Amino acid sequence: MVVAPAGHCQERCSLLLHLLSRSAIIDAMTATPRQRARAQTIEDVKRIAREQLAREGSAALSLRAIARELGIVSSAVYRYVPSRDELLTMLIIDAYNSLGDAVAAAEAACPRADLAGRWRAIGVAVRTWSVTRPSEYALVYGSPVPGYHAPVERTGEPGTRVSMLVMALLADIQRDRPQVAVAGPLGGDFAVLRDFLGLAIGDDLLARGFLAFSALFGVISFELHGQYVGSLTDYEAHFTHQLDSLAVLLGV
Amino acid sequence: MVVAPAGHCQERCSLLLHLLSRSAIIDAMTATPRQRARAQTIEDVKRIAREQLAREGSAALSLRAIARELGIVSSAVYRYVPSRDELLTMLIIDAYNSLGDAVAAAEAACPRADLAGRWRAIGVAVRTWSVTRPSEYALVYGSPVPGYHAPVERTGEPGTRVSMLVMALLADIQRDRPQVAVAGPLGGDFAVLRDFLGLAIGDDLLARGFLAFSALFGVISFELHGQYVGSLTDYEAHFTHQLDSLAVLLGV
DNA sequence: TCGTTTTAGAGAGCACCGCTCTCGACGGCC
DNA sequence: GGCCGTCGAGAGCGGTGCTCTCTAAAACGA
Repeated sequence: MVVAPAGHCQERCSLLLHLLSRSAIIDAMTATPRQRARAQTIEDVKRIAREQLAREGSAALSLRAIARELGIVSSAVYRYVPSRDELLTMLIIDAYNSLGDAVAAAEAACPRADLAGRWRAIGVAVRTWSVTRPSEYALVYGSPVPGYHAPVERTGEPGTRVSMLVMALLADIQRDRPQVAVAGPLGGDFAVLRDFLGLAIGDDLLARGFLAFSALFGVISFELHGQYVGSLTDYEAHFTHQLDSLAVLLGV
Repeated sequence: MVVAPAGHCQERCSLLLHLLSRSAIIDAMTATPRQRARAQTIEDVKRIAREQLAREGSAALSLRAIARELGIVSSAVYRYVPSRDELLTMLIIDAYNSLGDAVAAAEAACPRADLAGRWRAIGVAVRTWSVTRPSEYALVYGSPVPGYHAPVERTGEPGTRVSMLVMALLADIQRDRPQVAVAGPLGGDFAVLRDFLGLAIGDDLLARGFLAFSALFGVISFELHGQYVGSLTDYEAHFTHQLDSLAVLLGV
């Protein structure tokens, strides 16, 4: 749950931006044909990379194979992508934004007053996105691909969009119930975090929020990484049940 | 939480076996000097592989680099390890067993009647093992290394040792409180699981156990993969707090 | 319209990787 | 002491990421 250096307004702006496709933005802003073709080729590289990722996993992602599939010699692909690691970083950022878009849209469709519905919408949207794109989920929530961790200064903001939605939900939950302060070693972290977010969330609820958030992705990770194989068969039912348990934990 | 095809007795036997080092077993059983040297070299290969894993991550694990470090030519290492994937599988099995040993030892040190203490011991042992061996944690609980998933028929049993300890704990918890049945889509999976384990654990408690287990690893994964960077600083305090929250969820 | 500049792509090449094959040599075993 | 199994060396195959240089074409400015 990385905290974004952005407030609500910026959050909404970036959401609107991401609803448009990236190439459409470039088309509108700069019209030179070369730049359009270049942006299109970069999109092609990323699309083929995502297909390779889904087929064979992150370690098998090969710029030479992408070049072959593009009908280009291997060195030419470096005109569009600086390096393999940089391509992975781009894919990670795209994946974070794709997840953020999906979750934000699902959550926005709920009435603001329906706190339980918003939590459930967030959870279901995260899982739906994850099971339909397991390779991209592994990219962002699995172990860092080669031993390199994506540069946090670039993946940070897109990586916080889901957690920001949860934080806003926590603030709305807090309004409906009395403040309960927990005295403990977490007080310091949580006070800083509360000031930073500008949201009124008590320590107890904040801790519950972190647990619910972590458990949400823990259940999905176990499902996708095969940790439930042999003991569960109906993953969706299990997930829904646990999501409701976490709603109880959050008090909605 | 994969279920092992083994009962309690086998569980205990394999535990005892793993308490001895692998090479010690081979020394005792077959004394021919060649086999001893061979076993020692295999151990060396795995040790260097673990060091490389910790230094540069799983993708950078290279048999040629291992050979260089061992002072032999690259092809010679194939006398001891069939392939890179096979080496990874061996490391995964070792990691599962190492974690299983650590957690079992910590849990066994608690009085049987101290249910909360046993849960806490399991959780703390898992986290302690994980933060001291982040690369091995990523190997088994991160995304599958290259796109290849470890063969479940070989990693299955060692991978269940922690979950079996949790299951035994759940059964002990169940004895202290009334059976509460949940009617739901999980009933089928849980009934099969209960029959298989031979443990009396109600559906409700079983579901809570799965959630606590998943959340435990979810929190650790987020900590190790940098998902808390920017919002938490005292990871250990946070983990301990959430572990206690999960104890409440389990009713201990 | 024409010359200049920018840019995409080709090709060769370097160092590394996993893995396979053959061959010589050394050490344990009868 | 001779035999045979094993171990290590070496060459080699196809693959990878990445860099360099060069050519040709496209876009741009006068």
